[in-house]
Amino acid sequence: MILQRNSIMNINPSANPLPLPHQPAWTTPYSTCEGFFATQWHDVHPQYWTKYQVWEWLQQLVDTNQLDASCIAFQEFDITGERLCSMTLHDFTLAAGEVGHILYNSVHNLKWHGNYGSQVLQSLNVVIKTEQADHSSMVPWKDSGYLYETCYDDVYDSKLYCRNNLSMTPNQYTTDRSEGVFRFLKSEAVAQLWGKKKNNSSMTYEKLSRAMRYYYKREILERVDGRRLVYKFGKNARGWRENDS
DNA sequence: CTCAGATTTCCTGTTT
DNA sequence: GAAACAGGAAATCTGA
Repeated sequence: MILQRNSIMNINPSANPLPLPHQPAWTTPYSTCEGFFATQWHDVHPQYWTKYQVWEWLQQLVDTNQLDASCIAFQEFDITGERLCSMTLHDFTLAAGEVGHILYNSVHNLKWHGNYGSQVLQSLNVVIKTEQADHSSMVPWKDSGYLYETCYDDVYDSKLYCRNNLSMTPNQYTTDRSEGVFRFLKSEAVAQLWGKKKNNSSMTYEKLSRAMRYYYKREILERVDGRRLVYKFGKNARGWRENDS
């Protein structure tokens, strides 16, 4: 298993394939002009969120509330904030099952009671804990990550494969992500994607994780102790940084 | 074909 | 108890 790029995976069967090979390594599917680097979702009224900011919001909501990601149809949230704000409780329930009301309430609170930039956790319906109230003590993997449903294409870039099926850390984008920390949200789904790439339908997360553990010795990955499904690229990993060519 | 390295498979035991 | 983690051992794959 070598983490490298050369091909592409379409993360959403209903969407256009991601625009590689013109896209630089590990870039967001949404350009900076859409606000990815300029502003974070909690600084903007949800009506004006980009698709990426919708994802950021969803990721953090899942993490902070420890929602069951497996019941959320993430492709249903490949939408802008305008569309998100127009969704009814019924829409959310269809898209996210029993956690739909949590998503709905979050959007509702942000729409009507949002105090962008300061009251984020309250608007997320978070049960406030010391760790969450104190951003300075937030551990990197805790915040959020990219959340996608499993979907396939014939070929895919393993860098994008990782990016789109692992969790990176948008809220601390410039620190943790730049350090190569990532987390699996759906371990078995990632394993199935890996098996798909290797034409091995019997791949499991147990096997995938064994291969990944061999990477520790080669320093392609570094251990991240005490954090389940969290990995970090090591000094011998190539091609995962934004500015890698 | 051979070989070495990478990956997969299976396993036991431990940790969360 | 389930899921994840750790790592040994052997089998299998792959490319030079």
